[in-house]
Amino acid sequence: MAIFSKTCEYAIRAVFYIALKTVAGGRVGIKDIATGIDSPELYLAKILQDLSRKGLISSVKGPHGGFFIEPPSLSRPLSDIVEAVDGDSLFYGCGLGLKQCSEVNPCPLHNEFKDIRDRIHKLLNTTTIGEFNSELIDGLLSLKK
Amino acid sequence: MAIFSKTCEYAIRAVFYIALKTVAGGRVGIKDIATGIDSPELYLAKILQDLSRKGLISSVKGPHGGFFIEPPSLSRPLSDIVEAVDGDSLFYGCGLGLKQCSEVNPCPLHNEFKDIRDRIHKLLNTTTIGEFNSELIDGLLSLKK
DNA sequence: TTAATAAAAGACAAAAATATCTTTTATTAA
DNA sequence: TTAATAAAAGATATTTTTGTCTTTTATTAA
Ligand code: FES
Ligand code: FES
Repeated sequence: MAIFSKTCEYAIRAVFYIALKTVAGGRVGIKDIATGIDSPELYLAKILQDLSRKGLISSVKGPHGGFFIEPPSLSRPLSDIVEAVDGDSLFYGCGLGLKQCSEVNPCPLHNEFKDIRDRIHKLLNTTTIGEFNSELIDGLLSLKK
Repeated sequence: MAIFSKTCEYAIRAVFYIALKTVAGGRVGIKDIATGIDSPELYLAKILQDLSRKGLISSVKGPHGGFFIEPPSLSRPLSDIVEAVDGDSLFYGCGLGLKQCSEVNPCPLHNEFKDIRDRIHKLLNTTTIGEFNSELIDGLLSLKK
């Protein structure tokens, strides 16, 4: 098991890719994105439709259409994507699956797990969609399998 | 998405429960365990069969039979359970799902994620199956939903 | 206005995870 | 040795996740 669902992994990588192409000027088609992040095109299309409905990314149909990200969204945190796709159990849920994480009725891992969970939350809260654009352009970071 | 699969959550809670009952003296039946950790009995049976085959827990059939844990296994780390059930991608895999986590071709989250991942690994490596027995007996910790 | 383009939407399919049911095997106690 | 007990094993079912295919809608350029 990975930390994120496959859907969420695709979503994050795709949003990074769209951000990159947006600042490089212009819109980017689903085929281009799917190739750029090594994901199944039609599945990714569904994911992006969802993110689009939720306002995280934007799109226009027709010739020269495609996906892009509004400038303000470039500074939204990754946690917005994760929450939209995987929900918030990673941020607030009990590591051992108890109905709810609680200080008064904690599971054995509660104290240690809480710290780790908060750390994950903090990482995703303080990392923005647009912040890796230059490293991605320079090829210092990868979005491909 | 939670950190562990449901199967793994059940597995960990069940192993804690069996450890508890083992030190309290004796074997514990699947019905008792399922009730004790709030899990579907027959599904849990499958999980425990697997853990038993892998040597993490033991069992005997027949009257007064049930599950128990060999004393040496009480000091095995939780990571053994997690690895047996969910594999090791949580410990070594790329957070964004790249084929493999790499220093030379890292994903955008690599540096931060690596630390978190190592922290999870360390927690599970240094936490043993038997170490919560007294708190569980005292009711300070919970295994029930 | 028409043809081409590209995303949206809806239906469907395959695979994996989760859960249940039934039969078999091992063990114990009477 | 027999009957009762309890886990193991095997088969099946359900749900969720992941993935694909087809049709529709919006947009643009000619
Ligand atoms: S109760 Fe399990 S993490 Fe808080
Ligand atoms: S490359 Fe993604 S976590 Fe290391």
